[in-house]
Amino acid sequence: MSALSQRERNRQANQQKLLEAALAVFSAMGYSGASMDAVAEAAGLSKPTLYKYFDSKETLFAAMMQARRDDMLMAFEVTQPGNMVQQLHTFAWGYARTVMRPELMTLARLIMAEAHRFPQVGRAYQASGPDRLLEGMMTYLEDQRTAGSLVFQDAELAAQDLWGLILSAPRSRALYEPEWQPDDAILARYINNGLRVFLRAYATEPDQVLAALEAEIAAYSQ
Amino acid sequence: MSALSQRERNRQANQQKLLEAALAVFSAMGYSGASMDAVAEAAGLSKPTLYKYFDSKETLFAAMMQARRDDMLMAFEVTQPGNMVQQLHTFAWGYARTVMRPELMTLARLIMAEAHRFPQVGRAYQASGPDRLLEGMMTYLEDQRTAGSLVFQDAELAAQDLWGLILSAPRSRALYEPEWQPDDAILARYINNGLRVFLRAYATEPDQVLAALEAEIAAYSQ
Amino acid sequence: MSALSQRERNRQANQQKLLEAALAVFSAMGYSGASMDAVAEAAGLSKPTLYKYFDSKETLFAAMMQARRDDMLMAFEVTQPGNMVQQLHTFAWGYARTVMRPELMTLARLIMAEAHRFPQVGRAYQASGPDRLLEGMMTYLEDQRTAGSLVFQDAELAAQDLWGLILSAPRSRALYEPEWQPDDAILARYINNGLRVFLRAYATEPDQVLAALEAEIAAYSQ
Amino acid sequence: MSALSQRERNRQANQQKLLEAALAVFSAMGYSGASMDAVAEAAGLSKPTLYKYFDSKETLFAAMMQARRDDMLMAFEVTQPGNMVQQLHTFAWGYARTVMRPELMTLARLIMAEAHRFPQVGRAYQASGPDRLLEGMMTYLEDQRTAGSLVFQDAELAAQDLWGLILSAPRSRALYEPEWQPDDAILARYINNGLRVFLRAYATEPDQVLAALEAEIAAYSQ
DNA sequence: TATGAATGAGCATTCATTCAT
DNA sequence: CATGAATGAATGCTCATTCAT
Repeated sequence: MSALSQRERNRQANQQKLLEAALAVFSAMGYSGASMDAVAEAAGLSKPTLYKYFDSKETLFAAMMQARRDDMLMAFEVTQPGNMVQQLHTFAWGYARTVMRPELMTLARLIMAEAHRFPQVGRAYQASGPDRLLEGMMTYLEDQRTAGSLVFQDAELAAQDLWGLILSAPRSRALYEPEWQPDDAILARYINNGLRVFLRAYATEPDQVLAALEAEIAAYSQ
Repeated sequence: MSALSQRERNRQANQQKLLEAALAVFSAMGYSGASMDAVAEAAGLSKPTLYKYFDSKETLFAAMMQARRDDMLMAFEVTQPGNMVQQLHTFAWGYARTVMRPELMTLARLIMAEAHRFPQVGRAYQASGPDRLLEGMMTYLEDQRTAGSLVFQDAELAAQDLWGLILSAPRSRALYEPEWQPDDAILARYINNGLRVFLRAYATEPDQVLAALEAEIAAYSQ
Repeated sequence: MSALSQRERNRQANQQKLLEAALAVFSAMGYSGASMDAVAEAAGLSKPTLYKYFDSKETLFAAMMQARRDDMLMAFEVTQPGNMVQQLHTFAWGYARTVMRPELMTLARLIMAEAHRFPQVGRAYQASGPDRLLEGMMTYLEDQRTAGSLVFQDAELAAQDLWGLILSAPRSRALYEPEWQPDDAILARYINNGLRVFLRAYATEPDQVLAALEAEIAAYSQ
Repeated sequence: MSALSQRERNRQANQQKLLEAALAVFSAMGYSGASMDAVAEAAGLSKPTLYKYFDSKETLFAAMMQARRDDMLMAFEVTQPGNMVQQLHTFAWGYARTVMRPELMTLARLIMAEAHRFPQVGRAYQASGPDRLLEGMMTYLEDQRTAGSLVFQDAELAAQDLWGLILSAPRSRALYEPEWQPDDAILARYINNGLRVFLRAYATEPDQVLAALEAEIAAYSQ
C-alpha cells in the first residue's frame, strides 16, 4: 500500500512539475519557440520522462492549458457582504486584481497567440474564464434588478458593460506592453470611473447610489 | 539618373514584397514558427536577397511591424458631417468594422504573442494605434463638452469608456476564438448598447439625445 | 520441489514467449528497426524481465536464432517408402513446401540482412539448415549409387544440383519479392522439371526412370 | 556558361558522392541501422546538404537502389566468339564472377532485407537483374535449339536450370556467410559440374559435346 | 522475482545564416 | 546585385539499458 501510494505520489509530483515547467516555458517562448528540452530541464526531468507523461508537444500544451483552466475555475463569488455599492466595489477590486495578474496576462497572450493552432484551447478558455464569470455577474445584476436597485433590459450587455468600463483599457494596454503593470492608483482610477458610469447609467436612483459610491471609495482609499 | 531611380524603384518593390510576405507568414505561423525560407519564397525572392534587405529575422519582424504601424496611422477622422449623435454613431460603426477586421485581429494577436520578445513593437503599436485614436476621440469629446453637449471630468476616461462599452466584449471573444466573427447584427447590438450607456452617463440632456440616438439607429437599420 | 519446478516451468514459459516475440518482431522490423519495447510488449512481459532473460538486444537476437535453428533440426527424413523415383518426388515436394514457407523465407531474409553483424548466426544457420540437409541427401544419393540406380562422382555436387534445379529459381524470386508466393502449379513446374533434368543426367537407366517419373507425376496430380 | 556548367558539375559530383556513401552505409548497417549523419559524413558533406539532394531517408535509399540498378543494366552479352561449348563456358565464368562480387552480394542482401519495406525496390531489382539476364540466356538457348545443338521444351526452365546448376550453391552459402568468398578453384568446381549436368541433360549429342567441354575446361585451367 | 519509472545518447529533419559564383 | 549551395546548431521524438521498489 505504501509502495503504491509512494509511486503514485511521485507520478503526480512529476506531472505537476512538468505542467508548471510547461507553463513557464510556453509562456516565455511561445508554442513554437519552446523546446521540449527546455521544458524537461525546467522540470528537472529528462526528455524521455517528459514523453512518458505527455505523448507530444501538442498534448503537453493542451494538458497544461486544461490544468490552468481547471485552476481558474475556482473563481471568486460575486456576492460579498454589504449593500450593492459595496458589493460591486469589492467585486471590482477582486476581479481587477485577479485578471491583471502578470501570469494570467501572460497566459492570455499565449492562448491568443496559439488560437489558430489550438482553437479548442481558446474556446475552452473563453468558456471557463470570461463566460463563466459573466454568468455569475448576470445573475447578480438580475437579482439587483428584481430588488429594484438597477434597471436594464439585457443583463448580459449590462454585465459586459461593467467589465468593459472597468478593465478594457488597462487590460488592452497590458496585453500590448507586458512590462507595464497598473498599480493600485491606476486601477482605482479605472475602477472608480467604471463604477460611476455604470451606476449613472443603470441605477434606479443614481444620485443616492453615486453618493454611496463616493463614500465607499473614500473609505477604501484610507 | 534614370538608371539610379530604376534601381531605387526595384529596391522599394522588393522591400515591399518582403514586408508583405513577412506579414503573411508571421501572421500565419507566429514569429518562431515562421521560417525565413517561407518568407523568401512567399516574396518570390531568394534568401540571400532577403538578408540583403533585413539583417536578421528580428530585424525583418520589427521592420514589418513598423511598416504596418505606418499604414495604420492613416486613421479615419472622428469628425463627420451631422450632429453629435450622428457623428458618434458613424464613428462607432467605422471604428468597429476597422478594428474587428480579421487581418487586424491576427496582427494584434501576433503583437501580443511577441510582446515579451519585442517590447518596443508592442509599445509602438499601442502608441500609434489605440493611443492615437484615443487622442482624436478625446479632442472630439472635449469639443462637445465645450459645446455643452456632454459633461465629464476626465476626457481620457470618457474616451476609453466609449471604446470599452462598444468593443471590449466582441474583441475579447474574437481574440480567443479566431474563427468567431461578429456579423452586423452582433456589432449593432454592442454599438447601440454602448452608445446608449455612454450618452445616458455623459449627455447633458440625456432624454433628448437618447431619443435622437434611437432615431438614428432606426434610420441606419433600414 | 514442486515450488521449484513450478518456478522453473514459469521461467521456461517466459523464455519461450520472449523468443517467439523476438522472432515476430525482428522478422517484421529487422534487427535495427526492432525495439526492445516492442519485443517485451509482444511477449506480454516488462522490459526489465526481458533483460533478466537476455542481457542485450544482440544476445536476444542470437538466442532467438539458435532456438529457431534447433527447431529446424527436426528436419524430415529423405528416406520414405517407395522406389527411388517415388522417394525423390516425395522428398522434393516436402522440401519445397517447407523451404518456401513464408516464415522461413522471412527468417532467411533476416539472417542474410544481419550476416555482417552476426556472422556466427549466418554460419550456424547454413550449417544446421542447408548443410545438414545436404548431408542427408548425399547419404541417400550414395545409397542409390551403391544400389546401381544413379551414377556420379561427387555426391555433394549431385545433391546440390538437385537443390539448385528444383528450388533455385522460385526461392531467388521469393527472396526479392516477399509478396510473391508460388502456388502448387508453379512449384510443380519447377519440381517436375528439376527431377527430369536430374535423372536424365544422373540415372543409370534414364529412359526407364524418366518414364517412372512421368507416371509418378501423373499419379500425384490426380 | 562556364559558371553554370561548373555548378552543374558540382551538383552531379555531390549527388554521386552521396549515392556512393549511401550504398556503403546502407550496405554496412542496413536501412534502419544506417543514419543520415553517417551517410553525410561518408560523403564528406553536411546533413542539410544531403537533404537538399534527397528529401528523406526513404528517398535516398530508393534513389541509391535505382542508380545501382541502372549501373547493372549494362550487363554482359551472352554471345561471345567460339562454338556453343566455348560460349557457355565463357558466359558461365563471366556471369559467376560478376554475380559473386562482394558488393553485389551485399547489395542483394540489403534488397532482400528491405523487401518488406520497399517492395518496389525488390521487384525492380529482380526485373532489371535476374529477369533481364534470363531473357538473354533464353534467346541464346533457343538459337542453339534452332541450330540443332540443344533440345528442350521450355526455354525459360532450361535457362533457369543453367543458373541453378552453376550458382545456386555458392551463392546461397555466400548470402549466409558474407566472409566466405569462393576462389577460382571453388567456382571452377561448380561451373564445370553445372555445365556437365546441363549438357548431359540438354545436348542433342551429349558424348561429343561433353568431350568438347572437357577440352575447354582443360584449356581454361592452363 | 518482476516491474514502473527514469535516462544518456542518438535519430530524421529543419532553420537562421553565410559564402562562392 | 542576386542567387544556388552549404552548414552548425537545434528540434521533436525514440531507443537500449538500468534502478528503486
